[in-house]
Amino acid sequence: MLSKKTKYGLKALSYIARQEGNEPVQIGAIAKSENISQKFLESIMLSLRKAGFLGSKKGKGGGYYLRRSADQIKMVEVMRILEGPVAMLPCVSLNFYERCSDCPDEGTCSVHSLMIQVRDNTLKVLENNTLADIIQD
Amino acid sequence: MLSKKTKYGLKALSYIARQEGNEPVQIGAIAKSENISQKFLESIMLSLRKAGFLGSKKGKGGGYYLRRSADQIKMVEVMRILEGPVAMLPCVSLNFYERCSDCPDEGTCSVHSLMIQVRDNTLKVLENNTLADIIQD
DNA sequence: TTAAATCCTAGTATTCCGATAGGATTAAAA
DNA sequence: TTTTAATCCTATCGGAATACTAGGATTTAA
Repeated sequence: MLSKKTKYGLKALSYIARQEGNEPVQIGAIAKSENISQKFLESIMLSLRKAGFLGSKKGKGGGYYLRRSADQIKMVEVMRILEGPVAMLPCVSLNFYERCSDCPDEGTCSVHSLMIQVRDNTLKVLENNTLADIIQD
Repeated sequence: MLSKKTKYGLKALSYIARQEGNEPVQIGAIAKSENISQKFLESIMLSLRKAGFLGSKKGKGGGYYLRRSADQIKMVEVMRILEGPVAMLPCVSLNFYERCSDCPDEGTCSVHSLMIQVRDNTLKVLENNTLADIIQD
C-alpha cells in the first residue's frame, strides 16, 4: 500500500509542476488545493527539498519550486525517497538490500524469484514515467 | 512491503507442492523447515484452507494437502487472500475498490494513472505465475 | 485410552503511520 | 524598524496494523 506521505508528495510535486513560470509555491496553497494537512505536508516538502527535487525560498513570498524540469524527475526516484524500496521484499531490493533472516538460501526460495519479477515490472513503469508524464490527464 | 503472513503462506504452499504424492503435511514440519513460528503458521494455514487452496485432515497423521494441482493455483489469488489488494491505492483496486476521500476527481489525479500502470504490470506477473511455476528453481 | 494433529478465539507486544505542537529562523513589505 | 508571512526543525503522540502468543476444544489413528 502506498503511504499517504508518498501520495501527498506526488500530488504536491504535480501541483508545483503545473504552475506557470517558476515562482515559488506556498505549502498552504498546495495543502488547501489538495486537501492535505498543512503540517504533515511541511515535513514531506522538507524531504523533497533535501533530496534535491525542490528548492525553497524562505520568508514572505517564499515557497517551493522545482530544481529540475519535470521531465527530469523520474517517479522511481521520488518513490525511493518517500516510500523507500520499490521491491516488496528487502532481499530483492536493489537499493535497500537486506538478507532475510529466515531464508537459508535465496537461490532456492520460491518467493524470491516471484518478487524479482514483480519488482522488475514495477521498476519499468516507475523508470519510464516522469513528473511531466503524470501531470497530463 | 509484503507481509510475513503472505511470505510464510507462499512458502508453506510451496513446501506442500514440492512433496511427493498427496499425503497430508503437518504444520510442524513446514514451520521447522521454513523457520516459521508454528502458531503463527497455524492461522495462515487456516486462511488458506478456508479460501479453498488447501484441504485438511484432523487428528493423528493429519495435516494439509493441496485441493487443486499446483498449476491451477495462481499467485494473484493467494495474494488477494493473504495480502489483500494488489493495487497500491484503494482507488485503483479491481477487487477492493474504495474512493479516496481527498480526491475530488480520479480522472484528473496524477497519482491515479501512475498507480494503474503499476497495478497492471504487477497483475500481469501474478496472473501468469502459478504455484507450479515458483517451485522450480 | 492416549497421542498427535487441526481448529478456534482471544489477547498482546511492538512497530509504523499520519498527524500535531511549538517554536526558531528568514526575508519582504509596511 | 516592526510586522507579517513564509520555511525550518525537532519532538511527540494516538491509533491502527502487524506479528505473534496462549490456551484450550475437537478430531482421529493407533
